[in-house]
Amino acid sequence: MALNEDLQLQALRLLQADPARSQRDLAKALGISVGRTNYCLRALLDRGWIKIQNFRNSRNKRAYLYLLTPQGIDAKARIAARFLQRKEAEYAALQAEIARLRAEVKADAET
Amino acid sequence: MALNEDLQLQALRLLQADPARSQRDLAKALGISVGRTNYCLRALLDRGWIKIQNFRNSRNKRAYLYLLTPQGIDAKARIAARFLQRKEAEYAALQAEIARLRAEVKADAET
DNA sequence: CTGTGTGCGTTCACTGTGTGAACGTAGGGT
DNA sequence: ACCCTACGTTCACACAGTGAACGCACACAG
Repeated sequence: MALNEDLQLQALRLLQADPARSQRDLAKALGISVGRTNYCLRALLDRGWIKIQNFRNSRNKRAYLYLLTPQGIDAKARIAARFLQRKEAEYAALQAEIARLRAEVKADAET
Repeated sequence: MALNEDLQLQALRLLQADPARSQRDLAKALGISVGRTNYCLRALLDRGWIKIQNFRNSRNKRAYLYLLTPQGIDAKARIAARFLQRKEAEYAALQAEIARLRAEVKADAET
C-alpha cells in the first residue's frame, strides 16, 4: 500500500462491506501483517471513523464489529474521491510513459 | 521506486543519456539517497552492466564516467521491454479500478 | 464443574531498507 | 602553503512492518 491513506481507505471499504471481519482476516485481505492492521484500526478508531462493538455472533460466541461512524462514511467518501483524482492523474501519466517506453523499446531493438 | 529493477532501469537510462553524472546528481534525479545510489551503481558494476572510467573533464579535473557496457545495453533493453509490459497491465488494471471508483464515489455521494 | 481447544485482539523484539552526515581524497584557486 | 570544493564511500541511525507469542473469553467434551 503506497500511502497510509490508501490503506485506511481499503480498510474502510472492507469494513463497510463486512464489519464482522477479524483483524487477521482483514490483514490477509489488505496484504499486511496483523500488527499493522491492529495499528491501522486503532488509527481509525482514534479519528472516530469506526467504533468497535462487542456482540454475540450466531453461535453465541463473543465477537467484534468494526462499524463505520457517520464521520467514517464521510471520510471514506472524501478519501475515495481524492483517490479517484489521483488515479486519474496516474492514468494520464501512465499513458504518456507507455508511449515513451514504446519508443524506447523500439529504439533499443534497432541498435 | 517500486522494484529494485525499476531503479536499475532508471539509473541505466540516466547514465546512457549522460555518463558523466555524479552520484549525488544521480541520487537527486532518482529521488533516493547517495548511499543507495552508490549501492545501486555497485550492483550494476558487479553485473557487468556498467564500467567506471576515470577521465579528465573540460577543466582538467579528475572525474568519473559510468559507461554502459554492451551487456548493460542489452539488459536495459530487456528490462525496459518487461517494464513496458508491466505498465501496460497496470494501465488496464487502472482503467478498471477507475471505473469501479467512479461508481463508488457516485454511490457515496447519493447516501 | 473442570480441562482443553479455538479464535480473538494485542504486543514487541526483531529485521531489513534507506538515509544523509561525516570522512578521505584529489584537484583548483589564491 | 593553505583553503575550498566536489567527488565516491561508509556506517550509525531511524523507521516501518513483521509475525510469533501472549492473555483472554468462550464453546465444548469428559
